Amino acid sequence: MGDSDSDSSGGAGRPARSKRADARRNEKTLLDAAAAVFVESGVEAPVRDIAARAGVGMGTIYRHFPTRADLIIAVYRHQVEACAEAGPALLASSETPHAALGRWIDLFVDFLVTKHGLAGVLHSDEAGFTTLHAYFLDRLVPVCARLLDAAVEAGEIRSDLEAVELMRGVGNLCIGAESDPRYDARRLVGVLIAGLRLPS
Amino acid sequence: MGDSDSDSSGGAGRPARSKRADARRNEKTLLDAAAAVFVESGVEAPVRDIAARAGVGMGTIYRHFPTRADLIIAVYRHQVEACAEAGPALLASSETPHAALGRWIDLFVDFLVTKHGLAGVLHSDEAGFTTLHAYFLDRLVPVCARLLDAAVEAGEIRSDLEAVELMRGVGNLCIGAESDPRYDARRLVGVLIAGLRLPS
DNA sequence: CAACCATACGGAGCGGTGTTCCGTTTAGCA
DNA sequence: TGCTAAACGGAACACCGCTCCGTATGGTTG
Repeated sequence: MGDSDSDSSGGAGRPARSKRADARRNEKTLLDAAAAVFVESGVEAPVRDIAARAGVGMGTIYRHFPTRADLIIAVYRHQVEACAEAGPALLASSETPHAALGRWIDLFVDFLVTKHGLAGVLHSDEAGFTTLHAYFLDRLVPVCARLLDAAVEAGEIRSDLEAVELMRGVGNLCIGAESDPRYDARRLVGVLIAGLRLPS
Repeated sequence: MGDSDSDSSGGAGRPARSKRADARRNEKTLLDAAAAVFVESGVEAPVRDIAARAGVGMGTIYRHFPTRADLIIAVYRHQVEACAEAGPALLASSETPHAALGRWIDLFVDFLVTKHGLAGVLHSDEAGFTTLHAYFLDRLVPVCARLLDAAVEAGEIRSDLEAVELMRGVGNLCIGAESDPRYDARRLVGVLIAGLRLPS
């Protein structure tokens, strides 16, 4: 399932060269084109547009990325990874676990709301997007869970909420945030996180 | 714009009979068929399915309900109306405004999560759904605003959140709730409402 | 009762999108 | 240089929303 890492190692020998040179070039081209189109027209842009932008045919795009989810994952993998890695760091550097949780969620929200339509597509259970959903969950839920646990142990927040549920809720709150200036997802997420606090 | 009330008056003379008998029959048939299909396949079911279920052609359905939004509104109008009317009643009968707000939101959430995909379509800015969005907002936001104001005046909650924003957030939290048993929208909405409270 | 026509109906057809399939091209190797 | 597996391109198919227009019919009028 999608190991489209660009393997841009400067290191020693190439282990098991599998792809042809033009294929790799096209993959890179497609990634760039997709990123550009996603910014311009959102992640739901027609596949044809991306293919056209990259100057390749339909077949090529589908061979490299069988589903749109694979393409989206490949484009944003770095940022998701960065977000995941920021979790432990925040936990270590913040005053309280709840503060760390808040900051980490802010990071996640910032990522989501700046990707046109990504939040909206995240939950969509259309065939293929399950992969996307699963990737985000696999990568980020454990991080969230650690922050959550820490806050629970510190007695700061209620303990009856799973990380999956929280992540899902935050993701949902971000839907449509970029297309409506009257809706401030960040603030609402803030309210949600505040709602986790135990009455002291 | 869509006065599809069934005018089922038992009263005196018929004021300006406008539609042909078969047209009215079809409208009723379509409403029933749509309701049934919505339950079975969600509100995003293909228009053709609804037409087929009702035993009419595509033209007929589009003449009666120019956009899918009109159809959805017509099907759920009664329930939305009931929800809207429950607002003031709850405010009068509950101990505190915040409690009333919570209960009213619960009503709204119950309505949303039992309609397959309705929440998801509510925010969709595809052409036509603006009407749906507008209807829900027009009808429910004022009710929410009154509850919110009352709670603010009572000093129970923060005052920097608009009713539109809250409604939108709650609606978003309900997206996909019906298709995933691991996600309890009601609980998350509860957390959100709890987050409104001022630290006391 | 018959003729008429505005109203309503039905569904073929158009435009757009996702996805597949296969004939053609080409990179990489001997 | 010649060969073959890998990769490419885009035509073609399936599905969906929506429109348009020829046909059928309810209701009214003479």
